[in-house]
Amino acid sequence: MNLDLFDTLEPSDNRQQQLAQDAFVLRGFAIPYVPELLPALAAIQQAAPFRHLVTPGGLRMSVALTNCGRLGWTSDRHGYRYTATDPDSGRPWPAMPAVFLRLAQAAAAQAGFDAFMPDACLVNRYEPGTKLSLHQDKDEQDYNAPIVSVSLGIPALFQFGGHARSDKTERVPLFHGDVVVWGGVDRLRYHGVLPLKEGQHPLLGRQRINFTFRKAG
DNA sequence: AAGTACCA
DNA sequence: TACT
Repeated sequence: MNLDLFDTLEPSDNRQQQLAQDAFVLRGFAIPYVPELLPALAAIQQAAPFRHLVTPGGLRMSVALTNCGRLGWTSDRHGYRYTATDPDSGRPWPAMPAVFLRLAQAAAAQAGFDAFMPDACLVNRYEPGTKLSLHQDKDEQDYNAPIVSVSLGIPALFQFGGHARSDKTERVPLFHGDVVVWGGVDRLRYHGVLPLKEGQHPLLGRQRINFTFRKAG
């Protein structure tokens, strides 16, 4: 018997879970959108393929990413920033599909953030073994808008920490269709994703796809 | 430093 | 904690 946290957890019937004052997990919230999300994702990655970026420290990120929307998050040796064009192609990032915007706005409203107007959607692709170290989202122009994070595919353990990197983190399992929304007093909390466990998802195979919606500009 | 190595 |  070798039961870890995942083995003991199922996609929850609790539709909404409060993580902190202004942070919520909306269980299965994205499920009704999935039939439209996946074809839209296929078009995005055709126009702007997933790629591995390098951090300002010069190290390769294990997670592969692309973007849609007016602005896209990128990183290189010189730092993190949002750009209007894909550095790999020189073309604008693919437009944000209407279904992406609808989902992001509905999730934000459900968590109490009205009139969310994201102009950036970072698309992260996790394969088993990949991770995203604890970090803050602080490359955006204003911190009033929340962050909306959509999970698809195989499950992950999300870490939600405090305002200092060394603060204790809460581990939250995220399953296909779950949406996490944080803003307000929790907007700058550290967060990350632990190394992905092996898995297979009926629609997405051996990967987890995450959409992170932000107001960057 | 959105990353890793190393230590206690 | 240190650090390219």
